Amino acid sequence: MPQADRALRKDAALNRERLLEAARELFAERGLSVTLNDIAHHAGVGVGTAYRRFSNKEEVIDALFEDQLVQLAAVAEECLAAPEAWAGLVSFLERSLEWQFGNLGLNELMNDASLGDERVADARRRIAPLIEQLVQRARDEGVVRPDLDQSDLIFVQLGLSAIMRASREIAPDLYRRYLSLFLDGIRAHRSGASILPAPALSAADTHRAMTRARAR
Amino acid sequence: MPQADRALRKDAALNRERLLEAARELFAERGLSVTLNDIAHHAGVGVGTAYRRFSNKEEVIDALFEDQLVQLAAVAEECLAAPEAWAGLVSFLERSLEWQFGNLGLNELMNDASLGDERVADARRRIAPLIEQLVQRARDEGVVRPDLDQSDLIFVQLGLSAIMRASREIAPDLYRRYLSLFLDGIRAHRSGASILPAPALSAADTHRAMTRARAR
DNA sequence: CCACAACCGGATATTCCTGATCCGGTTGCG
DNA sequence: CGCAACCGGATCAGGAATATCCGGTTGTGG
Repeated sequence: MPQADRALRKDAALNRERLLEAARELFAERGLSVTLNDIAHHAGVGVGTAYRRFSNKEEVIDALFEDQLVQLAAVAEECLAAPEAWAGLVSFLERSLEWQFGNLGLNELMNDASLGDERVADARRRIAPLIEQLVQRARDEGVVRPDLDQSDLIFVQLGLSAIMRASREIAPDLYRRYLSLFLDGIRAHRSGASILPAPALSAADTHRAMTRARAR
Repeated sequence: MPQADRALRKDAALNRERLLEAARELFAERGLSVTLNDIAHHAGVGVGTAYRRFSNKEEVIDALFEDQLVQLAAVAEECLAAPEAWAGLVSFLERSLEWQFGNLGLNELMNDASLGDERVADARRRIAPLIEQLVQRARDEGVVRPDLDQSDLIFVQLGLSAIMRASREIAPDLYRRYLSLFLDGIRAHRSGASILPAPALSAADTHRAMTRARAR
C-alpha cells in the first residue's frame, strides 16, 4: 500500500509541471474553454496523465488563478497608497485591464463569478473592499463626480472587457480609448477633453472586429 | 405535380405563422441560440413541421430580423433630422439600446456581424453611414469632442450591451447609467456632471449580476 | 540488479447537444 | 371522395467535451 502523501515520482512531477505550464499558456491565449485534453496535448503528454494529476479542469483553474487574483489585490492596495486619489484610480483600472488583456482566462474569471470555485470567490471578495476604498477616497478628494459608486468600476470593466475581446487581434490597445472616454465621464470637472491614447478604428476594421466578436 | 408557387394549405399557413410568432418570442427572450426544435415546441407544433417550413435557423432569423434592422435605420434617420445634433445623437443611442434591451436576438445580430445572412448584412450596411452622419453633424456643431469617431458609437454599444446582459434581470435600466457616463465623456465641454438616470447597484446585487453574466 | 508499484499514452466509452430526416397516420381541398 | 399535402415526434447523424481503461514502460526501494 502506497504511502498516502508520498512525493510524486520524478517523471510524474515533471509532467505535472509541464501540464501547469501548458494550462497557463492556453488559458491566457484561448480562455477557460480549453479542454483538459487540449492542455495535455499542448504539454506533450497523454490525456490519461492529465486526468491522473487533476481530476478535472476546475482543479487546474484553481491551482493557477488563485494567486493571480491575490496579486491583483496587491495592485489595488498599491494604487490605494498613491499620493493622489485620481492617479491611483486610473492606475488601478489601467493595470487591471492590462492584466486581463494579457490573460483571457483571468478576464473570464473576473467577469463571470460562476466560474472557478470557492477559493477564487474569496479572492474576489478580498478585492471588492479595496475598490470601494479607491472610489471613496477619490470622492473625498472631490476629483470624481460624487455619485460615482464602487460598482461602477466593476461594470465598466465588464463593458471594456467586451470591447477588448472584440478588438484584441485587430487593434490591441483600442480598449484604452474607451477607458479614457469613461475616465472623462467620471471626473468631477473638466474643461476640454483629454487626449485619447488610441486612434479610432476604420470602418473596415470595425466591421472585422465585430464579425469575430463572439467567434471561438 | 403540384404547382410551383402554390399557396400553402390553410393549416400549413397557420402553423407557419405560429412558428414565426414563437421564434419572435424565443429570440427576444433567449437570443439567437435557440433551436428550431425549441421553436417548434414553443409553437405547439412538431419538429418536422418546423423543418418543412424553414430549411434552417438562418432562414427564420432572416425572415424575422431584416425589417427590424430596417426600422432601426429609420430611427437613425429620424434622429438625424432632429433640430439639435446632440439631442439626435443621444436619442439614437437611447432608442437603439432600448430596442436591443427588449430583444436579445436583435442585440446579438447587431453585435456580431457573423450571424444572419446577406440580407441582414445589407441592412447593417445601410445603418453605418447614418451613424457616420450623426457623428459628423455633432462634431460640426461643436457639441462633441472633435476626436469622436463613428466607430466609437459601435464599440460603446458593444460595451453597454455586455453590461445590459449582465444586469437585465436584476436592474433592467442600469445600462442607462453607463450610457449617461459615456455621454458625459464625449461632450465637448461640461462644467458639472449630469444627473445619472439610474442608481448604482448594491454590492450584493453587483455580485449577483456578475455571477450570472454568462449563464444560459 | 531486480521486482513491482507507479506511471505513461492514447484509444475508447459515455454523455450531451444540435441539426436534420423519415415515415405511419391524418386532413384540407379540388 | 381520393389523394397530395400535411402533421408529429421518434430517430439518426455528427460533433464536442469529459472521463476511463488497459497494455506497455520506467523509476526506485530493498
